[in-house]
Amino acid sequence: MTTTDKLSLFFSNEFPFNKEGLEEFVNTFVIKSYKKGEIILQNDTIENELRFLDQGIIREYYASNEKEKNINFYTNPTFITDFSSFTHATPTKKYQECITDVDLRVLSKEKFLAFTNQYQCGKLFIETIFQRIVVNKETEEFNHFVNTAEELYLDIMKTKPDWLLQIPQYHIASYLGITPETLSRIRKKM
Amino acid sequence: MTTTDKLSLFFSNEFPFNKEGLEEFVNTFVIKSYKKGEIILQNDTIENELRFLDQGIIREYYASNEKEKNINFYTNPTFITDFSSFTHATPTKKYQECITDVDLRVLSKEKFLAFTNQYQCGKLFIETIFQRIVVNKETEEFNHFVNTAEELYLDIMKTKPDWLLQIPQYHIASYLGITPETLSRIRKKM
DNA sequence: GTAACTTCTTGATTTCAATCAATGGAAATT
DNA sequence: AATTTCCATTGATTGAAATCAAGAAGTTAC
Repeated sequence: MTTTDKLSLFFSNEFPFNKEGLEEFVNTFVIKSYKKGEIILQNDTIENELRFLDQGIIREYYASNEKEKNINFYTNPTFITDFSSFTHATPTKKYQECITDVDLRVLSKEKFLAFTNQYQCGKLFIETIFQRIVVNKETEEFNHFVNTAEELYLDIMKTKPDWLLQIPQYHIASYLGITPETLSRIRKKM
Repeated sequence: MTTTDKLSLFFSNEFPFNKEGLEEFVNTFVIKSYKKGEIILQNDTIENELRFLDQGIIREYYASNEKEKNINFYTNPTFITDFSSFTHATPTKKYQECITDVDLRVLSKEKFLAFTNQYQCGKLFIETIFQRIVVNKETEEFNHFVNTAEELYLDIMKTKPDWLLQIPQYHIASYLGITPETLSRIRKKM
């Protein structure tokens, strides 16, 4: 395993900390593989590991008595941890399901805490993550306010075309807050 | 000005840091007063002060071509700063308007940064704030998914009764994502 | 290669909230 | 006190999306 794998690349692109301890950190992650359809995060459980998406597609959703609502899709290498649950040890409200076969790279909370105790950049990572989550959430919230379902779909076509190639339309529809039928009709008149 | 004012109380209740530097910090805030109806935060501007609500009620909302959507109401002493805008110096997407006459206690970013340079708890404050925002946003998001407008209204009655005493119903309706007419009908059949 | 299942599309119908419109009452202004 | 403005309610109508239903096209499994 070299320092050019996706996890290292992610850090050098997204969190260009000084390298102190980083290689050791990255190499402590272990690989977990999942089959299409598997649930990898369950409502009401507590995140006890950092989880990094190495390969595959994941949908993140809320579910409550028969109903579901997709809130995000992960198609690229990134952390998919529920950081609220992870850092506060509170039960998550989300589910995550593999839309394709998936490889994760996983690090136990215990090992992560050992790392943060030793190296400053571990704490900095968590701080930065939370700030980014806030920015993303507010951007999403605002987008859903200004745009209609049709405009949101056009925006996905522009900014996240990979979603449309690999994710079933009924999942996109749920993400947009409409039924598959209305999404089909929106697409028809475009 | 004593250490028992609302801002000090807020910190001792919500952020019980060690007291080092805190009194000096709190006393650096200056009072700003606003009249009912005044806009105190404008879309596309950058937060350059910390703003603490001392007295009065504020509504926070998005606005875009004639349309508005309320996203929160502040009725109690708390920070009303857009912390994303404040810490990243990015333009805010929100508006804030005084629903009543309002007193704020305000600290310039410059002075706040001087404080954080000197005292550890300044940084800790910002970190904690961001984590709390994430928790709140996710809770809100989940609530809006599981509950109907009627259930959300019942929840407001239970958990935020002060809202219903002091905030016009059409503002509550906007917060719930419905029209004043449908809120009126919901209330009728309760 | 056929069967079974999944996903998307299309049409017909229903339903719930928005819109339009009017009224009454409360609050604010003079 | 009278006038005006604002706000909540109620009724009638409209409209957009959900639901219901069926079929086509594509995929997967045997």
